[in-house]
Amino acid sequence: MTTFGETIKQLREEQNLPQRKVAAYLDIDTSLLAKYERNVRQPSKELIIKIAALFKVNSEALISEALTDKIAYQILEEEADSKLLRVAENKVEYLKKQNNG
Amino acid sequence: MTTFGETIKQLREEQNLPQRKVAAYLDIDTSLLAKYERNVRQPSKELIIKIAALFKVNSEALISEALTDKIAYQILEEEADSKLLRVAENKVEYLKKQNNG
DNA sequence: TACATTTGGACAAATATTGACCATATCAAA
DNA sequence: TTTGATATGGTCAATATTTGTCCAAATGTA
Repeated sequence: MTTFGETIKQLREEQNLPQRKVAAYLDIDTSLLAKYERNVRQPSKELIIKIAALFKVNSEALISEALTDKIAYQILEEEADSKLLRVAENKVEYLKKQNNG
Repeated sequence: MTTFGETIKQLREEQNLPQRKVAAYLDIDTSLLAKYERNVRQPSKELIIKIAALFKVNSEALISEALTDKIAYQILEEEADSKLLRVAENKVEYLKKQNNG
């Protein structure tokens, strides 16, 4: 299990690149990249796609990882029970049906 | 399975109260209450507690229902697979351990 | 030490969300 | 069908949240 930040940090280190280089490629400040790597900030979908392209990984997977991060942090923030996510899963299906039928 | 909005609407109708009365008690506009009932707006935690008190239901349960709603809508919004919520659940536990250990 | 890399904090800018207001729609009884 | 009450919808300013920049401080490394 890894977070979005850990993932992109790992990808960067596999290539032996400093934040400076990756940040330059992405056209952002190094301190911002550092924040992404520690999940202090969440990059836009567009930037995630750029990151995926840079490291040649599947962009959808990276987007999903960012989304699961975001939701996990919400649960932590609210100090809620993670089992609520099972309720949420059922609710998604319920709402889908409601929208269609 | 019910959404937060459906729940509070149901509670209101069980008491045969018009939105006008409930909104007055909560000190909000009726159109705002109508939006809560259709999940067009999300009430603050403070207001949820007021609502729980009014209908004499457990406020934590109502807060949880609002949270699962919010997450479910996020998944729908992103057109993501609801199974991602299982990943998120694991991630919560992972992050908890990371914060402690 | 000197230099590169990474992190932290404060704050303005950009985004997103909410609530108020008012018009319109729906409904029920007379 | 009119009347009056109830509920919904749309717009927009106010509020709240999130982001990105800037710069300082810390960490690492030769």
